[in-house]
Amino acid sequence: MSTTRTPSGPQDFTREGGSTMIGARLRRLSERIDGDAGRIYAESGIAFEQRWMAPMRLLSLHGPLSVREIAAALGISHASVSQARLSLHKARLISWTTDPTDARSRKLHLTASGRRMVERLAPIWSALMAAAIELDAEAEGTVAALERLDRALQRSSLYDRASAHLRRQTRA
Amino acid sequence: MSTTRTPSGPQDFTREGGSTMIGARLRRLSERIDGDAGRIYAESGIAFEQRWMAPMRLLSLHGPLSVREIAAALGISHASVSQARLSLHKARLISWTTDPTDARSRKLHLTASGRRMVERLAPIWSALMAAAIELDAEAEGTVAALERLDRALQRSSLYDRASAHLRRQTRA
DNA sequence: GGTATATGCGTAGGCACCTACGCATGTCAA
DNA sequence: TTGACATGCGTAGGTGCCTACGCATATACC
Repeated sequence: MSTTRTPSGPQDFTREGGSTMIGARLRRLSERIDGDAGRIYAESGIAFEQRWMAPMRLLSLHGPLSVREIAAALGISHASVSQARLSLHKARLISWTTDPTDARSRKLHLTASGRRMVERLAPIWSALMAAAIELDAEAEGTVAALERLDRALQRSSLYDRASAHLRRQTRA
Repeated sequence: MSTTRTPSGPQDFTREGGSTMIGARLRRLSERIDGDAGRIYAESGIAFEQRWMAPMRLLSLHGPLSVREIAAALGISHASVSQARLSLHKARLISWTTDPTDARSRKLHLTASGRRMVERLAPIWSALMAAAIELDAEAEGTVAALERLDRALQRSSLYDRASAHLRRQTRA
């Protein structure tokens, strides 16, 4: 490090800045974890996108499911599921049929190849699960902390909170 | 919700899947927080990218700084800083000079317009900071939990942990 | 039956980062 | 001085989501 090193240090600076501090750290940790998982697949010689894991697991346990159902189960937007659907289809891991009760809806299911992939990935997923549990324990409750954050945001979003503070400032 | 609702429920499913469970939640929370912050700027009629906040604050406190120094201070890649630099420049918020002691390096600084923007945004940043602190308290230690996770990952990455579990499986 | 509203989901563009690669410059050792 | 290695950073492509928009279909109500 050069002599022009910031006085507060790299970690200390991310401690400042409010929402950036939380949002940025969340994102960076997420990128790190996604990257690590991706490396496990790559090392095993398997062309696999990390974002495929949750929908594939869900379909193997509970399929067939519609885009909306998958989105709801995973807590993500239907648009994300729709986009993942295309890449999963291209990889021949899923296919779909039109829902006979609703022409707007499609029921996604694993292909035979998709089911084989799920079986092939079972040891890797099991290892990733074990690693995550170990990590959670070592970090003393990451998942619980994220749930508490989630609930706090549901009670009142960062937007609502910041808006309230801004109004208070305006009035002071 | 339709009758084909997954038996384990949306929140329950993200509880499964190991690294996905942590990585995906981190990302989603990060998106939510970034989105909320973006809304505050937009509502104030200010065209501002959330990713500009940290570098601009840093430059206002400690500038001028090189791409590498900013990256180190913020804990992100130089490539990210380099990319943000272009958009910040386009918005006339920063400019740079070549470092006289190292021809490869450029020293970024806020423009006059950038300094005015920092002043203009001070109340918003202050509100976002207050909101984040409130959120952290209400969620009972988000930042502390993220730090513990960060340290746990530094001790041993998810990749290393999962690899070890895979080797254990292979031997069992 | 007709109209207004709700719902499912595809598509486009965007976000804030990442890694990989490569060029230019700086440093160090022989 | 020269060659090997390190460092700064630009560029490209990619990640896994997001929101906005819009079309088609379903539902509710009069």
